[in-house]
Amino acid sequence: MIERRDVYQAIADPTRRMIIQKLSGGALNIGQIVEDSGITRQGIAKHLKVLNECGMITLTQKGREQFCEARLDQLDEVVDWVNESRKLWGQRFEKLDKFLAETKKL
Amino acid sequence: MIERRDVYQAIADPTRRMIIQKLSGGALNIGQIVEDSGITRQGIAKHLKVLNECGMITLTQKGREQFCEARLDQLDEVVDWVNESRKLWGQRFEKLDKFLAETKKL
DNA sequence: TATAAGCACAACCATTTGGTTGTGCAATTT
DNA sequence: AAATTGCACAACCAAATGGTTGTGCTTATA
Repeated sequence: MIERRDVYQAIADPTRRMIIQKLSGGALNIGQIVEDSGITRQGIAKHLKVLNECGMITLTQKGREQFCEARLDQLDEVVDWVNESRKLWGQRFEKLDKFLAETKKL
Repeated sequence: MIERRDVYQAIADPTRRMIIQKLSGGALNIGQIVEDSGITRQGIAKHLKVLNECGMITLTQKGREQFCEARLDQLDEVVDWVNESRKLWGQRFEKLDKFLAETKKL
């Protein structure tokens, strides 16, 4: 298996999506993210490591606290991919139509 | 580990994204999907099983051939989630601003 | 009727994933 | 100075992932 570290991997896990949403409201330290998450601090820390490796968050040390900030720019890539797929889907009969039109002419 | 079968899981793998894009152009059988994929038929078949379980494709048997069609509607959920995150991100200073305004009044 | 095409099913494999507990260090608070 | 807070690091675990090969069945084609 290959370890993939991209946006798609980042948002594939529901816990990580929860973290991203929490951080979208503003920077938080680990303890604040853990609150009401139902997961241990260490579990959250692992997800933060993944999110960091995926480039979805920025970490800043401040005394003994570590602050996490969301970096949402890469989400554009996902939306672009979705739009591309939908575009192809919308055009999927055009090739056939064109072919049929050409055939009719002959 | 828990087996997750949703859109996010479906699009997390690059091979599955490739399959979705191919199918966005129109229905194909397995052999056509395998072409130039660099993966064995059985490998592709596994991905198709996942995509089917995620509700991202529809399978139709026709003689000895199995046709796969993309079902892109669930991609809306992803875009909605991204937009929600971006919205929160845009509003992230509003709460602070409001608080400061209130404080000033006193 | 042979042969080939298209596919399903099973077994196998190494690696990743998503969690846990346990230990210990550095920075604050009391 | 002592206790607490916040975190990092390591080890462990079962299950999932993403691939492979091998076998055999059914449906077309030559």
